[in-house]
Amino acid sequence: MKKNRTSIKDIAKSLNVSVTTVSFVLNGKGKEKKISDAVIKKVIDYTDAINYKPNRVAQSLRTGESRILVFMVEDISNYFFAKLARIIEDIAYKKDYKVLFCSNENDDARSRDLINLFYDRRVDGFIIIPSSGIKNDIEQLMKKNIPVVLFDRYFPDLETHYVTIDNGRASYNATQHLISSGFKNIGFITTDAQQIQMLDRLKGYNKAIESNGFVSQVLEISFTHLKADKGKVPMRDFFKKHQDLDAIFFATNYLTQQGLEIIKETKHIDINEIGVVAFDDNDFFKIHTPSISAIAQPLQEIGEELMRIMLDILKNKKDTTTLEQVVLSTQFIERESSQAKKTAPNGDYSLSKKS
Amino acid sequence: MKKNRTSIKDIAKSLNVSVTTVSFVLNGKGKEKKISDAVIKKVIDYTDAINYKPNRVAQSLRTGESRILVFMVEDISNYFFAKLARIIEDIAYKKDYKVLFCSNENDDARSRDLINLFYDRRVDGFIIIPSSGIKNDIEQLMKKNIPVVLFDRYFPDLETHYVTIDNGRASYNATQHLISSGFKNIGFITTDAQQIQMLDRLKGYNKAIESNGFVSQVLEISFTHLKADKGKVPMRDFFKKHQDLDAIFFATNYLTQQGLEIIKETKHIDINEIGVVAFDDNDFFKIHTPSISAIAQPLQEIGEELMRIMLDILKNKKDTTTLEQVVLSTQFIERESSQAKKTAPNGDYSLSKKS
DNA sequence: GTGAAAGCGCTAACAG
DNA sequence: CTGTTAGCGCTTTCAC
Repeated sequence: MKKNRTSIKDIAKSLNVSVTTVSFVLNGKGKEKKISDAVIKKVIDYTDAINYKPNRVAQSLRTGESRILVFMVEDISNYFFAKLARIIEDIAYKKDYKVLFCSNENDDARSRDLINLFYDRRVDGFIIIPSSGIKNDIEQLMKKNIPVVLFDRYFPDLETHYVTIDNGRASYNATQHLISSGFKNIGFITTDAQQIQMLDRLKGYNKAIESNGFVSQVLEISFTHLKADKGKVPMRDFFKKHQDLDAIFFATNYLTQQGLEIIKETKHIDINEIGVVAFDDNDFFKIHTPSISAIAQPLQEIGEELMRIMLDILKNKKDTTTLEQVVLSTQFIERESSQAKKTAPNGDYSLSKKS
Repeated sequence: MKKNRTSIKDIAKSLNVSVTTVSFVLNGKGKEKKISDAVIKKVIDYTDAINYKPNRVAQSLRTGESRILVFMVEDISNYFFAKLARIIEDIAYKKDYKVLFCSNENDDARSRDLINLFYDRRVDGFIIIPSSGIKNDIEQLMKKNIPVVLFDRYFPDLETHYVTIDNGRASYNATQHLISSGFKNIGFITTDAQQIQMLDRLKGYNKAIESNGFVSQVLEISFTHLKADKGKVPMRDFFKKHQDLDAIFFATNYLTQQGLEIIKETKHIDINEIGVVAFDDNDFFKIHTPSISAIAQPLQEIGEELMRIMLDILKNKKDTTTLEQVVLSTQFIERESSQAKKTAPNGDYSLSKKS
């Protein structure tokens, strides 16, 4: 970029002091270094006047700090991640950190590339939603003493800082809620990703189903399908095969969206008759007809916790900070889609009339 | 960060060559500088073996290039911007550029802060959706010879590169479409922002309304309201005051969302009877009941054009590149909400029965 | 109280 | 063909 921006040397020259003096003053170490008030004032006034800004790149090179954090998610255009990105961005900027967002598409190779790339840039820390195969890379980062906080999921056998939610309980409660609304044949639609958060959600569902003596009906859509935007194919088959389903639980947000699209275009399913619950809330769920019940993650809180932990590690980098593993509670937002329906889907049991 | 990463000097020492040689080879200038194949191979093999990665910060300091671009939008958690961010990210990474995303909240002070901040970091270029009062700052950047491409809106009296869409025509066509579906009392809901894209949309609407001899019914919601999340108040009032409206045209995405929420909760409005058209598409519009007709911006194309122009400027930085001002076409996606309704809202005219 | 100078890791002009 | 060296702009130790 332009060479002609004024440097600390120019300032020193103009002011007839040394660069050291200027540097000390600029870094607020004037008093500490016993620089005279007069000189301090002179420097401050001058730099203010010419609106001098130190070259951050040079600072980074010298100090080894970039004040840049990386926030790596599956897909930044996903509602949930975008909202969270915004929250993290706001907190970071207040603390004079910049945030680089990137999408790993839940792909190991891409995740690895991105991590290396940013490592080369000497970013100060990583907030990562890890794809399943990068445990090793995360471990490497930590060994190199680079702050890492995981989110949404974690590796049970790796000692990392993380923030997550009570997936199992949330899932159990939502299923239980469907059951108490009178639904008996509840399908669970999830992905085949063997990641802790999805497994926990499945467990929660199964627990509720089993403890009520019902039959578990699970569809695991492969990630390969999902990525090729073919997630709808297996879902359509599933709905066709299991016409006796009276409710559906979508395990994550993009599944809900695709599922709702399919339901809308499928003749034998009436969205007003079938029970629906979604993991992850969305602004559009309350506008949907019927409005969609959802498990809402505490976005603000998640963002705050992630940044709190990150800033903490950054501050105490010398000491081994105690491991922070935070599990936050979700909130079930009951809307129309999960309430008891007026007509019994199968006609073979009675329903409490709520809706 | 860690000091113990191997540097180019270490490599030179280990290999008994000079740093220059290593640097040339690493930068692919081996052939050009006539370094022997044997040495080239030796260097490449060694650096591969130890997985050496140059320190990008030092590179930046030296070359004055950061290979970082900034993409500044109103709000990164907004569906439209998030989608676009994703597309730009993908293109940039392929060209070995990183992208910093940030939200300016359509606020001048914040925009200014962000621009300065990134300017200090020597980012290589800016893609900006400008808030209305930062014309000056954009001008400053350009004077400093920093690549800037504007998007979504621009300053008519400032010679900048930009990518935008045919707001006026899109708006005219959508209004015309409502009219040919039999709607006669079409409200237009927009913001009070005096930005070219919003003004053009308003103009398009007015032109269609007037040329059909109808009455223009416009609600301009102040940005102050919108920011305080109070946008719904004036909208509710508007709907109450204008109960004769038979259709509504929302001028931008968050207005649509808020509007749909209000319609859903307002007794005297039946979403199945009123005509609705939205500027900006959303995945949820096709799931909505009724599905919502929308003007879709060509996201992929916009992202590609923005990056094409940016990379172009970056390449030809010495020469004054010719001004690139691209206007892309939108696509009107006709869904249920804008089709003629079975029952005439006012009962005083007949409708063609389409739906 | 202040200044000189080393050096972070890299690039590239210049010298041989 | 390869090596020496001068910076890029900043921080910080050490000396005066």
